[in-house]
Amino acid sequence: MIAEVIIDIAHSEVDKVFDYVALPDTKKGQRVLVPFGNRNIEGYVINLKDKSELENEKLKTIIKPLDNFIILTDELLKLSEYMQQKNHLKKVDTLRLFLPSGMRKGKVKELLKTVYVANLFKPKDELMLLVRKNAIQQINLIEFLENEKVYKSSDLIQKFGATAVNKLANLGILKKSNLKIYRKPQSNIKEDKKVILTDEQNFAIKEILCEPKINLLFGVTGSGKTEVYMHCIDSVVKSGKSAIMLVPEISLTPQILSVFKARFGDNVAILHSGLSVGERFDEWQRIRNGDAQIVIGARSAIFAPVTNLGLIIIDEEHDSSYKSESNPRFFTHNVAKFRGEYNKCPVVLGSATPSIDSFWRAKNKEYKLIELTKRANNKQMPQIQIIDMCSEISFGNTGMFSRQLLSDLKECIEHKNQAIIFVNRRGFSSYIICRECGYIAKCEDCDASLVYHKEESELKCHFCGKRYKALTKCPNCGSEYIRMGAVGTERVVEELKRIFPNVKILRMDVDNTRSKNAHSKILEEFSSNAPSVLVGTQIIAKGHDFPNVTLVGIVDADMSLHFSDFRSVERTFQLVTQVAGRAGRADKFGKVVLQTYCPKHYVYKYAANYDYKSFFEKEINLRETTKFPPFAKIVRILISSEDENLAKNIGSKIYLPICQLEEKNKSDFLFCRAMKSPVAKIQRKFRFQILMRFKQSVADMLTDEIYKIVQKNTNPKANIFIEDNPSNLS
DNA sequence: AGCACGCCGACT
DNA sequence: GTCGGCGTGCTC
Repeated sequence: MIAEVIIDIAHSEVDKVFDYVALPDTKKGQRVLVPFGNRNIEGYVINLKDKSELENEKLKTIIKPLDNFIILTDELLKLSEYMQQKNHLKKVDTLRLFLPSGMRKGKVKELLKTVYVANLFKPKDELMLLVRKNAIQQINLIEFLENEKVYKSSDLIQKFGATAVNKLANLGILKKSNLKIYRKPQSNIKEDKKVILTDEQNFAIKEILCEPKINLLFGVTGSGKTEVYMHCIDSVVKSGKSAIMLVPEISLTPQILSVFKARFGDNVAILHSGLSVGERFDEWQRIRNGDAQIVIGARSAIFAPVTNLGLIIIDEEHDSSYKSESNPRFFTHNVAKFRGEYNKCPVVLGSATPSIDSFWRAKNKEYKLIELTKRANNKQMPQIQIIDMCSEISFGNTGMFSRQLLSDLKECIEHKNQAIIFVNRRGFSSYIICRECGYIAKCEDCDASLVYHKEESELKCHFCGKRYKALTKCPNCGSEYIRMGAVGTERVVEELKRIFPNVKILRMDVDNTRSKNAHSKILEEFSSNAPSVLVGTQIIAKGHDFPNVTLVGIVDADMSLHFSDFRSVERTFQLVTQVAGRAGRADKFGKVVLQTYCPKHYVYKYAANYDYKSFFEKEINLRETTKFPPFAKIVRILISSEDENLAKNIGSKIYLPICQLEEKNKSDFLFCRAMKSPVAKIQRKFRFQILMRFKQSVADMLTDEIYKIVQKNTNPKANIFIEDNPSNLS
C-alpha cells in the first residue's frame, strides 16, 4: 500500500502530498514518522492508495506510527480540504489546527502515576502469616486492603510507610501498575441553580433542536441565553451526542465555566490558551475518546476532536475574536457551518448585538432568527444618558469627567455602591508632545507614537511592545513642558484617586492581567469592596456579572467610532450595549453615563434606546448605498519588508496585473488602490498595501485571481499576506 | 524548514 | 593552495 503523507513543515515549498510505502498497519488519518531528505520528520497520512505515480525505487517507507489512535477523522480531512480552498491555507496549517499544541514533536506525553492493585491471593488470615508478627504496619495494611482495588502509591505510603508497602509488594500482595491521570484545569464550581424557563426560552430551545439549521439567537442582555444553551446541550447529550460551545475569550468568563461544571460535571472539557500544554492535551484526549461530551472553549475549540457532534454554539457571535487575523486565517462561523452540515446538526449563533452580517443573513432566511425579547428577571435595562463633551468645554469644564458623571459617581459612592468606568485606551496618555518644539515621542521600529505608562514609568509602543524610559524633559529641545495626549486607563485611575482619596479604585486592562489569575484577583477585590470603582478597557465589557454595579461611565465613546474601518460604527454600538449591560444586573437599578464629542451621531441614539433593529436598518441601508460588506468584499494585500524599496517594488509588481484584472472587470471593482499602509512601519518592517473592494457576486472569483497573482510574486525577504474584510487596517 | 551542493574572498 | 561565506534547490 502507498500512503499519501503531508509533511509537518510549514513552508509553501513542501506543502504538497508525498507518497510513501505504507506499513501493514498504517491507517488513514494517522500521524507517522517518515524519512524526509536526510532526516526524519513527522507527517500525516491523508490517504491510502494502491499505486504511486512515481517509480517504486524513489519511494521511502514510513518509519512508524506516532500515536496509538487516529487523529484525522474523515470529517477533519474534509474540513482541511474545505479550509485550503476557502481560505487559501497551506495543508499543514489546517492539519495543525486539529491537534493540541505541544503534541507535535512529542512535547507532551500522557501522565502516568504509580498505583498498587491489591492482590489478596489467600484469605487475609493466611496472608498475615507471611509477615512478621510484630510488623504492625504490614498487618494493618493487609487488614486495610480490599481485593482488586486500586490504591494510589502516595496514599498507601503516607498511611502505612514505605517499608510496609514495599514488603507487601515483594510478597505479591500489592501489584504495581500505571494509571493514566488526566491533568484537569482548575475551576471553582458554583451550585447549580434550577431556573424556570420563560415561554420564549422554551420556544427557542424547541426551535433550535427541531432541525439541523443555523440559528441566530438574538436575545437582549439578561434574557437568559446561557440557560437556553444549557438546555439544548443537555438534550443533545442525553441523546448520546456531543456539543461544542464557543465563548469569545474563556479566561475572561470563568462564570460560564463554573455554571457548566456545576450542571454537567466531568462531562465538560475545556480548551483555551490559558491551560498548560499538559492540561490541554488531556482535555483534548478526553474529548477524543468520548469521556467528555461537552466542549467549552475559545475560537480554536471549533476544531475539537468530537466524533458524533450534535450541536455547535457560538456565544457572543459578533465578537471579533472569532475571526483569526493571523497565520491560518479563518472565520470560525464558516468552520461551524461546515461541521454543522457534515454532522447534520444545528448551529446556534447567539448575541444581544449580532454582527450586521449575521443579522442580514437571518433577514434573508439563510439563518433562522430566534428572538428573546424579555429579560429573564423582567428588569429594565439601565438608562443611558448621553453627555455632550463639547458643551462641557464651553461651560469651562476641561476635565475628563463631565459634571453629570462626577455627581453620579459621588452619589454612587455615598450609597456604598460600585461603579465601572470604561476607557477604551490603556496606558496613561496616548502620546506625549513637547509644547515648545512639537516633538512627539515615536517608536524607533514603528511608525507610531509611544504611549506613556506611568505605573511602570515607561513609554511603550503598542504595535511592537518595545519599551523606553519615560521622559521628564524633551530630548529635542530640553523643555520641561510636556503635554499629554488623550487619556488612558492609568490616567483615569489617577484622577479618580485624587477626587475620591478614600475609595478603592481598581484598574483592569491587558497591562495588569497578563499573569494567569490576574483577572479573577482584580474582580474579587472589586466585588469584595464597596464603594469601589473599576476602571478598564474592553476587558471589563465582556461577560462578567457585577451585581452591585449601579453606575457605568463611558469616558470617550467615540474612540472606536473613528477607526478607519467599515465596522467601526457597528463595533461602537456593540461596545456601548455591552458595557451598559454591566450595570444593574441584580436587584439594583443601574445607570449609564456616555460621554461623547459626537452626541448627534446616529449610533448613540439607537444605543441609548437599546434599539438594535432600527440601528441595523440604518446601518444596512448605509452599507448598501455605499457598497460595503455584506454587499461587497474588501480585500487587502499587505507587503512588508525591512527593505523599504523592496516592499514598494513588490507592491508595484503585484499592482500591475491587478490593474489589468480591474480593467477586464471594470464594473465589478468598486475600489482599487496601492498605497503606504496607515502604519507605514511596524517592527522595522516597512508596509505597503493594495486595497480593493469587489461586488459581492463576483468576490470569490476575483479573490482567487488575487491569490494567484500574489503567489507568483513571493520574495524571501518580504512578507505578503492577503486579508478579506479586514477589521484592523493598521 | 533544513541541509547539501556550489562557486568566490581572506587566511595558515 | 584551503576554509568557509551563504545563494539556490530539493526533499516521496
